[in-house]
Amino acid sequence: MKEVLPHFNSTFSIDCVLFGFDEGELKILLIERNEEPFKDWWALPGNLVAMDESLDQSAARILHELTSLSNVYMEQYYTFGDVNRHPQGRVVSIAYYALLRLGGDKSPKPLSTYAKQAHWINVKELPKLAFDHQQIFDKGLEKIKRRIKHQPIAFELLPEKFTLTQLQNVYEIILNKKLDKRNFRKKMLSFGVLKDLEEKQKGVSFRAATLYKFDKRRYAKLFGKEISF
Amino acid sequence: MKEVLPHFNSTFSIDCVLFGFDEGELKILLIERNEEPFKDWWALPGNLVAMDESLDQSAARILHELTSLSNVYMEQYYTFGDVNRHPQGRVVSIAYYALLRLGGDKSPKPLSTYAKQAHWINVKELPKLAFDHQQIFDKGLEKIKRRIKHQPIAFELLPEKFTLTQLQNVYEIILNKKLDKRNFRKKMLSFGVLKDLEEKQKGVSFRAATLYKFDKRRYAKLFGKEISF
DNA sequence: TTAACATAGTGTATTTTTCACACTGAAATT
DNA sequence: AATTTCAGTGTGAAAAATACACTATGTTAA
Repeated sequence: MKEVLPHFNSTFSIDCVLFGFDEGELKILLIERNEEPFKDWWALPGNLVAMDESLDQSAARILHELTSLSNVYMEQYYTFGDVNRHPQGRVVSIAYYALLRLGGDKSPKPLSTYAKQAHWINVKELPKLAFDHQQIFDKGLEKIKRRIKHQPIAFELLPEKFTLTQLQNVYEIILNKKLDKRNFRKKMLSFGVLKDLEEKQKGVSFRAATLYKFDKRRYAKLFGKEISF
Repeated sequence: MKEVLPHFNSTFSIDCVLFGFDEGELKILLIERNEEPFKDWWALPGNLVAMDESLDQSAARILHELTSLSNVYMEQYYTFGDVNRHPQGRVVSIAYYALLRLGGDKSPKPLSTYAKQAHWINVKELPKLAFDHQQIFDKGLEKIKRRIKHQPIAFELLPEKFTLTQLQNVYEIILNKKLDKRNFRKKMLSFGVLKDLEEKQKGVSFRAATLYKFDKRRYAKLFGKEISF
């Protein structure tokens, strides 16, 4: 039987794909490992699950350690358990993705021992990843592609106040295709879950667009009805 | 720290919701436990994952031990990891569902030690379940409800040759609503993934219906296009 | 043999949704 | 005042979804 990892009496871990949206780019947070195995490789942030924390708590902790953020939209999406996915033992990893608003100085924390650095990296320019993390990322991206079609998750990537163009941008980048502006607006507004803030964008060097916010109350009242793109 | 279970050096398990369809009813396989904790309770079939098997293999093994079946449609759908979900220690459980064709003598095997008996039970008449198995079942049912709308999984619950009425039945029971016969047939046939076998149902005491089979080749050629109900 | 029964199988009209498509308007910059 | 940049808007055509009820065929039992 294989050697079990030290430190925790536990053989399962969490890996997180932290998605962030900034200036029209979809990025994820990667760390550069400072420990074997895969020392100096880029990897998804992750950690062993402590004995006294639930999976959700563990994922939230990892996110918090890196970004100091709490109350972020996170979702468990798959568990990876191939026998040899970790070279030092049997580690089953439960994958989560998170969606968060970048911009401003949401830079990740300096990391003590287990990573040299952490950076937001455009999903179109990912380096080679440690372990089976490429596979974990792929499945996570696929997941949000499916989910954005039916669930109001795009708003999690935007600031509270956003323009319709920014919203369309999120859809276009995640779905990886151009959408028609008029049709997008018509459909999006028809769901009745956006609140017109009667307020304009600021600091742009052209005509300012109207700001909207996502109205959770109204969304909750839709019940069965589904958003669909 | 809590005591870890004996027998396996592993603290994760698989639980399976085995769905079967028979005579218009959706059923799952439940076992009556023969061991503490929850001795004499009904539970989902499950087991600890061995160190040398992947999660998928483990799920397939559990299914096989109960039904002698292999090559069944199974899918991992969620991992349950609350700290206290198992009274004797920290056990994270990865949930799978399977879809299989009942009818004939697909009765579950006699079980040696860990269960007294196993039965197919209508999902509308479930007893109280051990552990957090009600929650695991609920999420599994929810999952196939979503999935049947876009993926060709209904066929997994039917014999190879089936009538359109039987197929409609599967949809109605899983989606839990009546569908219009003419619209259902029109739409289903329009996907072009059913092969008319030019053959009639046998042994019925009324006009026999045409038999169809699901044509995987044609489905594969649809690529992006999605089935949608 | 025929009447009763049970389910198979079929078409159309209406409404709703999707899709394709291009210009004018407002604000800022030079 | 001219230029630039993006905001914002409507219509017609095609496709898809929905609502709806009768005839056809085979079996069974009188």
